[in-house]
Amino acid sequence: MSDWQRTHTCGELRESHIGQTVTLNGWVNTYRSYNNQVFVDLRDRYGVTQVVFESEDAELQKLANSVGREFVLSVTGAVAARLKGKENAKLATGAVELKASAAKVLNACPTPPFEITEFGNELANEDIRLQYRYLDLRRKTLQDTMILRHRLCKTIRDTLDAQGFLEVETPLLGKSSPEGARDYLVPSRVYHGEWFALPQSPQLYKQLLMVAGYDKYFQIARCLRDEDLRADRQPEFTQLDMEMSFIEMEDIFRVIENLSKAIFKDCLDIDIPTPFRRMGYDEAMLKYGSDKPDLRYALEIVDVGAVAAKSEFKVFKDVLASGGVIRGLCAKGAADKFSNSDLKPGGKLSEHVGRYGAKGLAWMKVEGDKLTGSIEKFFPAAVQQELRQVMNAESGDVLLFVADKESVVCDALGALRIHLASLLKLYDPDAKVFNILWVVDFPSFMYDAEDKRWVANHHPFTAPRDEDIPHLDTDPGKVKAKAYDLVMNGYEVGGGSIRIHSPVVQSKAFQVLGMDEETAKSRFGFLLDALKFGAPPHGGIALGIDRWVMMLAGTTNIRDVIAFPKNAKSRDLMTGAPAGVDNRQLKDLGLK
RNA sequence: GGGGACGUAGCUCAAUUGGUUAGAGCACCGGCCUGUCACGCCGGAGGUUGCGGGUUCGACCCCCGUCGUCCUCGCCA
Repeated sequence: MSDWQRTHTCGELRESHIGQTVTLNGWVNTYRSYNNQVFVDLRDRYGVTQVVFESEDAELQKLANSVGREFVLSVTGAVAARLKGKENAKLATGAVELKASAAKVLNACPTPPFEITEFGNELANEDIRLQYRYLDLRRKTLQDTMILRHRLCKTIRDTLDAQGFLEVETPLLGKSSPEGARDYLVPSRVYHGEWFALPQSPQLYKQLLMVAGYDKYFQIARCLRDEDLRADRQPEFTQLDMEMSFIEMEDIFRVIENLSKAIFKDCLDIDIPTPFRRMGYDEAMLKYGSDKPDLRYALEIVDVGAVAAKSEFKVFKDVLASGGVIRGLCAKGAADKFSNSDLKPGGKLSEHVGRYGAKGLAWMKVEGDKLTGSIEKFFPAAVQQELRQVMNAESGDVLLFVADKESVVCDALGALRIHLASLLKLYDPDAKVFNILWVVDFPSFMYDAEDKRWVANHHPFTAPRDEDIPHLDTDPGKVKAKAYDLVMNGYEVGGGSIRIHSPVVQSKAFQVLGMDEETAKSRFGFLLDALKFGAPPHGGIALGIDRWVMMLAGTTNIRDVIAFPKNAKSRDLMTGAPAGVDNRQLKDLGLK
């Protein structure tokens, strides 16, 4: 061992080490200097230890005075108890300090472009932190998140291994399929004009593994989708991809609930209750305007169509006459929180619903036993009474309504519900509260009015509920799928389905989607062939690892849980990718 | 592709709403300090106000364009 190499980490020393001579390696976290006395807080990923330079050795003191923040040091010395009353309770190592007797600058560091400490939560702008990601990753919060992510993946591997699951890798270079998200494409050098596609998920491969008899499969797999980003979406992200044979939905639920229990226990030492609540898609859309409802707070949407029909309000009556719906939210005690100008057209609440295609936000306030507001006059007293009753409204509440076609009402009120919950502080975003549920009974197909065709809601291999199979021929809109989403605090953190393993049902599904035999064959021929060769009943699920870490770490930014993320415009600000390439490379690929 | 917010010192933010020398905290540099720990005190340096144009006697501020960052709608089977 070289004389500068560490014997302990910076998070390790305790009173039991007092008297030992040790060597620490680490970065200068902070630095406090006097004439002949220098305190350095030395940091590594295990913690921080205070080093004291107060030696008779002039060379050593000179070295100590010459270092700056983020210098990399090796320090050797005796572990000593701190002076009485000078212990630092904020440090795990705070009972002791290292009295330096020798030190070596392993590397110097220029003044960093931003401060790496987190005091006051005054972080530098994200773009500069992404540009110097390796510096930002030195922050304790990010290091803790990466450790959490590691723990999550380890728990997954251990738990699934113990249950007999096999981790199998599937190709990154595959075939493009026109369904779903936009593919990232990779040109073939050998076959000019032909392209690989990077996987949006290992979906097809995992089904092939079932055909091959690997009846309990999982993979922590990178997935790539060339779509626009969001705070919780990256072009490359990680899924726990799973598939099982000879199972039904209940088996998937049980495996995932037990896995979730293990994850919360190992990562946060929290016992979460199982089984998870289940909610039908229809109920989720009706009450929460979303297929991923945040149930940390109630604030349910109420359908008031029957009451509104008794009013004289032309806007409402017209919407009902044209087959639309009228639904509303009752914002408890919000009357004095929203001024009339907040509520009027162009105000901050109505603007919020406008984004989702709602033409307006109708409102009334409850004052004592009366309703007030510009549309109050269209509601006879008895109807007002009824409205208050169905919306469970009391004095001081604000009633908010959107009238439109159902999809617009769901989107608008679903978004307004989330917005109100945040404004009215209906939940504590920082509390370690986890509301988890299964959303089930998704429609198999959604009608695309523009293209005048049915499209698969999940994917074309999702099995219909057994009792709905007859509807495939007659009324595809009625068919519910054996599909399920796992929802946590309003985020979709998983989703999957039981797959079709019957060629007859599969070809009916393709028929509904308007895909003829030939098209289906050219797109998924290898899978359809495989399914013929003795495919077992099978199904699976994928959990969004990044979003799980977000939830566990308490962040809403996916970039906080990925070591080297892209920015919101899909650029890597550190490497500069994507970037141009040499003409030579293009020539090899037949692109020039 | 659309909408919104933002862009001022290395970093985080001010600048009395168009007024003359653009400030503060942190960081940095120098000095003082023998128990600090987000050390403290004194001093210093640091600016083409993202970039380009326009309006004006005068622009960080208003207008147009452009670039960048974040959020969002579309998109994400």
